[in-house]
Amino acid sequence: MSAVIENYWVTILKALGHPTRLQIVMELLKGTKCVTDIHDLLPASQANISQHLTVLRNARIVDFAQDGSQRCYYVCRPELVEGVLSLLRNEQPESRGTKVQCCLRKPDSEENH
Amino acid sequence: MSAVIENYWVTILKALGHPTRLQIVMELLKGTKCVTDIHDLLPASQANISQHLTVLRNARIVDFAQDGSQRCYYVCRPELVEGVLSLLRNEQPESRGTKVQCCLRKPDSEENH
DNA sequence: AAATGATATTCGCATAACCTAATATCAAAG
DNA sequence: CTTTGATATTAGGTTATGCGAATATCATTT
Repeated sequence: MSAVIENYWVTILKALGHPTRLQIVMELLKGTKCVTDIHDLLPASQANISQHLTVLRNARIVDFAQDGSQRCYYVCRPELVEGVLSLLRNEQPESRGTKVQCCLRKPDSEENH
Repeated sequence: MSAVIENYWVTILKALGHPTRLQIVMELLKGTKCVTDIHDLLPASQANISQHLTVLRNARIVDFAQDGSQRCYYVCRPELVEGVLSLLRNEQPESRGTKVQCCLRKPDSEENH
Protein backbone atom coordinates (compact mmCIF):
# COMPACT_ATOMS: atom_id res chain seq x y z
CA MET A 1 0.00 0.00 0.00
CA SER A 2 1.57 3.29 -1.14
CA ALA A 3 2.64 5.66 1.58
CA VAL A 4 0.89 8.53 -0.19
CA ILE A 5 -2.45 6.79 0.00
CA GLU A 6 -1.88 5.73 3.57
CA ASN A 7 -1.11 9.31 4.49
CA TYR A 8 -4.38 10.33 2.98
CA TRP A 9 -6.21 7.75 5.08
CA VAL A 10 -4.50 9.09 8.17
CA THR A 11 -5.53 12.61 7.21
CA ILE A 12 -9.15 11.49 6.94
CA LEU A 13 -9.09 9.61 10.22
CA LYS A 14 -7.40 12.46 12.02
CA ALA A 15 -9.90 14.93 10.64
CA LEU A 16 -12.80 12.82 11.89
CA GLY A 17 -11.10 12.24 15.23
CA HIS A 18 -12.18 15.45 16.90
CA PRO A 19 -15.48 15.92 18.74
CA THR A 20 -16.46 19.17 17.07
CA ARG A 21 -15.51 18.00 13.61
CA LEU A 22 -17.36 14.73 14.05
CA GLN A 23 -20.44 16.67 15.09
CA ILE A 24 -20.13 18.99 12.13
CA VAL A 25 -19.94 16.05 9.78
CA MET A 26 -22.92 14.36 11.41
CA GLU A 27 -24.96 17.52 11.04
CA LEU A 28 -23.93 17.91 7.42
CA LEU A 29 -25.00 14.35 6.69
CA LYS A 30 -28.52 15.39 7.62
CA GLY A 31 -28.32 18.12 5.01
CA THR A 32 -26.23 20.88 3.53
CA LYS A 33 -25.69 23.79 5.90
CA CYS A 34 -23.94 27.11 5.86
CA VAL A 35 -21.47 28.12 8.56
CA THR A 36 -24.05 30.13 10.48
CA ASP A 37 -26.38 27.13 10.59
CA ILE A 38 -23.62 24.99 12.03
CA HIS A 39 -22.72 27.74 14.45
CA ASP A 40 -26.33 27.81 15.64
CA LEU A 41 -26.22 24.07 16.26
CA LEU A 42 -22.89 23.58 17.98
CA PRO A 43 -21.27 25.14 21.05
CA ALA A 44 -18.25 26.65 19.31
CA SER A 45 -17.28 30.05 18.02
CA GLN A 46 -17.69 31.05 14.39
CA ALA A 47 -13.96 31.28 13.90
CA ASN A 48 -13.42 27.88 15.42
CA ILE A 49 -16.06 26.25 13.24
CA SER A 50 -14.48 27.87 10.23
CA GLN A 51 -11.13 26.44 11.26
CA HIS A 52 -12.55 22.96 11.65
CA LEU A 53 -14.26 23.23 8.28
CA THR A 54 -10.88 24.02 6.77
CA VAL A 55 -9.44 20.85 8.26
CA LEU A 56 -12.35 18.83 6.92
CA ARG A 57 -11.99 20.49 3.55
CA ASN A 58 -8.26 19.72 3.37
CA ALA A 59 -9.08 16.09 4.12
CA ARG A 60 -11.61 16.27 1.25
CA ILE A 61 -14.37 15.16 3.55
CA VAL A 62 -16.49 18.24 2.96
CA ASP A 63 -16.80 20.79 0.21
CA PHE A 64 -18.97 23.83 -0.23
CA ALA A 65 -21.01 25.62 -2.83
CA GLN A 66 -20.93 29.38 -2.73
CA ASP A 67 -24.31 31.04 -2.54
CA GLY A 68 -23.87 34.78 -2.49
CA SER A 69 -22.10 35.65 0.71
CA GLN A 70 -22.66 32.29 2.29
CA ARG A 71 -21.02 28.94 1.80
CA CYS A 72 -23.15 25.85 1.81
CA TYR A 73 -21.10 22.99 3.18
CA TYR A 74 -21.83 19.36 2.51
CA VAL A 75 -20.15 15.99 2.95
CA CYS A 76 -18.58 15.18 -0.40
CA ARG A 77 -17.82 11.53 0.50
CA PRO A 78 -21.10 10.48 2.09
CA GLU A 79 -20.59 6.74 1.52
CA LEU A 80 -17.30 6.88 3.37
CA VAL A 81 -18.52 8.93 6.29
CA GLU A 82 -21.83 7.15 6.69
CA GLY A 83 -20.04 3.86 6.39
CA VAL A 84 -17.61 4.73 9.15
CA LEU A 85 -20.39 6.01 11.37
CA SER A 86 -22.49 2.93 10.90
CA LEU A 87 -19.52 0.75 11.77
CA LEU A 88 -18.93 2.80 14.89
CA ARG A 89 -22.56 2.50 15.91
CA ASN A 90 -22.08 -1.25 16.19
CA GLU A 91 -19.37 -0.86 18.84
CA GLN A 92 -19.96 -0.49 22.53
CA PRO A 93 -17.13 0.91 24.63
CA GLU A 94 -17.76 -1.65 27.40
CA SER A 95 -17.57 -4.71 25.18
CA ARG A 96 -14.27 -6.51 25.30
CA GLY A 97 -14.36 -7.57 21.65
CA THR A 98 -13.21 -10.88 20.26
CA LYS A 99 -10.83 -12.92 22.39
CA VAL A 100 -8.14 -14.67 20.48
CA GLN A 101 -5.71 -17.46 21.17
CA CYS A 102 -2.05 -16.72 21.46
CA CYS A 103 0.21 -16.54 18.47
CA LEU A 104 2.99 -19.05 18.21
CA ARG A 105 5.99 -17.01 17.30
CA LYS A 106 8.05 -18.73 14.64
CA PRO A 107 11.62 -19.14 15.91
CA ASP A 108 13.00 -18.32 12.41
CA SER A 109 12.18 -14.60 12.47
CA GLU A 110 15.68 -13.43 13.20
CA GLU A 111 16.23 -10.20 11.28
CA ASN A 112 18.32 -7.99 13.51
CA HIS A 113 17.50 -4.32 14.13
CA MET B 1 -26.32 10.47 20.44
CA SER B 2 -24.77 10.40 23.90
CA ALA B 3 -21.60 12.38 24.39
CA VAL B 4 -19.97 9.40 26.09
CA ILE B 5 -20.40 7.23 23.02
CA GLU B 6 -19.31 10.01 20.71
CA ASN B 7 -16.17 10.46 22.75
CA TYR B 8 -15.46 6.79 22.34
CA TRP B 9 -15.82 7.13 18.58
CA VAL B 10 -13.41 10.03 18.61
CA THR B 11 -10.96 7.96 20.64
CA ILE B 12 -11.11 5.19 18.05
CA LEU B 13 -10.71 7.54 15.10
CA LYS B 14 -7.87 9.39 16.77
CA ALA B 15 -6.12 6.12 17.57
CA LEU B 16 -6.32 5.01 13.95
CA GLY B 17 -5.29 8.45 12.71
CA HIS B 18 -1.56 7.98 13.04
CA PRO B 19 0.67 6.40 10.40
CA THR B 20 2.49 3.99 12.70
CA ARG B 21 -0.64 2.93 14.49
CA LEU B 22 -2.50 2.38 11.26
CA GLN B 23 0.35 0.21 10.05
CA ILE B 24 0.39 -1.76 13.26
CA VAL B 25 -3.30 -2.44 12.94
CA MET B 26 -2.97 -3.46 9.31
CA GLU B 27 -0.21 -5.90 10.23
CA LEU B 28 -2.22 -7.32 13.09
CA LEU B 29 -5.16 -7.90 10.78
CA LYS B 30 -2.98 -10.31 8.85
CA GLY B 31 -2.37 -12.23 12.04
CA THR B 32 -1.59 -12.01 15.73
CA LYS B 33 1.91 -10.74 16.42
CA CYS B 34 4.07 -10.05 19.43
CA VAL B 35 5.83 -6.72 19.93
CA THR B 36 9.12 -7.96 18.55
CA ASP B 37 7.40 -9.14 15.37
CA ILE B 38 5.89 -5.70 14.89
CA HIS B 39 9.20 -4.10 15.68
CA ASP B 40 10.83 -6.20 12.97
CA LEU B 41 8.25 -5.04 10.46
CA LEU B 42 8.01 -1.31 11.13
CA PRO B 43 10.59 1.47 11.25
CA ALA B 44 10.02 2.50 14.86
CA SER B 45 11.72 1.86 18.17
CA GLN B 46 10.53 -0.80 20.54
CA ALA B 47 9.50 1.77 23.11
CA ASN B 48 7.59 3.73 20.54
CA ILE B 49 5.71 0.68 19.30
CA SER B 50 4.87 -0.21 22.85
CA GLN B 51 3.49 3.29 23.37
CA HIS B 52 1.36 3.09 20.25
CA LEU B 53 0.06 -0.30 21.32
CA THR B 54 -1.01 1.29 24.59
CA VAL B 55 -2.98 3.91 22.69
CA LEU B 56 -4.63 1.23 20.57
CA ARG B 57 -5.35 -0.79 23.67
CA ASN B 58 -6.96 2.17 25.43
CA ALA B 59 -9.17 2.67 22.40
CA ARG B 60 -10.06 -1.02 22.67
CA ILE B 61 -8.94 -1.62 19.13
CA VAL B 62 -6.35 -4.23 20.08
CA ASP B 63 -5.86 -6.59 22.96
CA PHE B 64 -3.23 -9.14 23.78
CA ALA B 65 -2.82 -12.62 25.13
CA GLN B 66 0.13 -13.22 27.35
CA ASP B 67 2.37 -16.07 26.29
CA GLY B 68 5.21 -16.45 28.70
CA SER B 69 7.28 -13.33 28.46
CA GLN B 70 5.72 -12.16 25.23
CA ARG B 71 2.44 -10.50 24.48
CA CYS B 72 0.55 -11.58 21.42
CA TYR B 73 -1.40 -8.61 20.14
CA TYR B 74 -4.44 -8.87 17.93
CA VAL B 75 -7.23 -6.65 16.65
CA CYS B 76 -10.17 -7.26 18.94
CA ARG B 77 -12.67 -5.42 16.71
CA PRO B 78 -11.79 -6.83 13.32
CA GLU B 79 -15.15 -6.04 11.71
CA LEU B 80 -14.80 -2.40 12.66
CA VAL B 81 -11.21 -2.00 11.53
CA GLU B 82 -11.57 -4.01 8.35
CA GLY B 83 -14.75 -2.15 7.58
CA VAL B 84 -13.07 1.21 7.94
CA LEU B 85 -10.11 0.11 5.85
CA SER B 86 -12.29 -1.21 3.09
CA LEU B 87 -14.21 2.06 3.00
CA LEU B 88 -10.95 3.98 2.81
CA ARG B 89 -9.70 1.79 -0.03
CA ASN B 90 -12.59 3.07 -2.15
CA GLU B 91 -11.44 6.67 -1.84
CA GLN B 92 -8.86 8.32 -4.03
CA PRO B 93 -7.27 11.52 -2.77
CA GLU B 94 -7.52 13.15 -6.19
CA SER B 95 -11.21 12.59 -6.66
CA ARG B 96 -13.34 15.59 -5.91
CA GLY B 97 -16.26 13.59 -4.50
CA THR B 98 -19.91 14.27 -5.04
CA LYS B 99 -20.84 17.78 -6.08
CA VAL B 100 -23.96 19.10 -4.47
CA GLN B 101 -26.33 21.94 -5.13
CA CYS B 102 -26.45 24.84 -2.76
CA CYS B 103 -28.59 24.79 0.34
CA LEU B 104 -31.39 27.30 0.54
CA ARG B 105 -31.08 28.72 3.99
CA LYS B 106 -34.45 29.15 5.59
CA PRO B 107 -34.86 32.79 6.65
CA ASP B 108 -36.66 31.70 9.86
CA SER B 109 -33.56 30.33 11.61
CA GLU B 110 -33.09 33.31 13.90
CA GLU B 111 -31.87 31.98 17.24
CA ASN B 112 -29.33 34.47 18.53
CA HIS B 113 -25.95 33.48 19.90
C1' DA C 1 -19.35 54.26 -1.10
C1' DA C 2 -20.60 53.24 3.60
C1' DA C 3 -22.71 49.75 6.48
C1' DT C 4 -23.92 45.04 7.31
C1' DG C 5 -23.88 40.08 7.36
C1' DA C 6 -21.29 35.87 6.45
C1' DT C 7 -17.06 33.73 6.56
C1' DA C 8 -11.95 33.30 6.73
C1' DT C 9 -7.39 34.28 8.49
C1' DT C 10 -3.73 35.50 11.64
C1' DC C 11 -1.55 35.76 16.09
C1' DG C 12 -0.40 34.21 20.45
C1' DC C 13 -0.77 31.12 23.90
C1' DA C 14 -2.00 26.79 26.25
C1' DT C 15 -2.17 22.03 25.95
C1' DA C 16 -1.65 17.62 23.86
C1' DA C 17 0.79 14.40 21.08
C1' DC C 18 5.02 12.42 19.69
C1' DC C 19 9.63 10.63 20.03
C1' DT C 20 14.18 9.27 22.10
C1' DA C 21 16.97 7.81 25.78
C1' DA C 22 17.17 5.70 29.90
C1' DT C 23 15.35 2.67 33.14
C1' DA C 24 12.15 -0.63 35.12
C1' DT C 25 9.44 -5.30 35.02
C1' DC C 26 9.02 -9.72 34.61
C1' DA C 27 9.19 -14.38 32.86
C1' DA C 28 12.27 -18.00 31.21
C1' DA C 29 16.78 -20.00 31.08
C1' DG C 30 21.03 -21.03 32.94
C1' DC D 1 19.75 -16.19 41.95
C1' DT D 2 21.89 -13.98 38.07
C1' DT D 3 21.36 -13.31 33.22
C1' DT D 4 18.78 -12.69 29.18
C1' DG D 5 14.99 -11.65 26.19
C1' DA D 6 10.59 -9.30 25.77
C1' DT D 7 8.01 -5.53 26.96
C1' DA D 8 6.55 -1.35 29.54
C1' DT D 9 7.19 3.07 31.75
C1' DT D 10 9.10 7.56 32.78
C1' DA D 11 11.31 11.87 31.85
C1' DG D 12 12.31 15.55 28.94
C1' DG D 13 12.38 18.07 24.89
C1' DT D 14 10.13 19.20 20.39
C1' DT D 15 6.46 19.77 17.40
C1' DA D 16 1.59 19.87 16.41
C1' DT D 17 -3.14 20.99 17.61
C1' DG D 18 -6.81 23.65 19.46
C1' DC D 19 -8.83 27.91 20.63
C1' DG D 20 -10.02 32.84 21.65
C1' DA D 21 -9.45 37.53 20.25
C1' DA D 22 -8.83 40.52 16.81
C1' DT D 23 -8.90 41.54 12.11
C1' DA D 24 -9.53 40.83 7.20
C1' DT D 25 -12.53 39.63 2.93
C1' DC D 26 -16.16 39.87 0.30
C1' DA D 27 -20.92 40.01 -1.26
C1' DT D 28 -25.20 42.39 -0.32
C1' DT D 29 -27.95 46.11 1.09
C1' DT D 30 -28.77 50.86 1.88
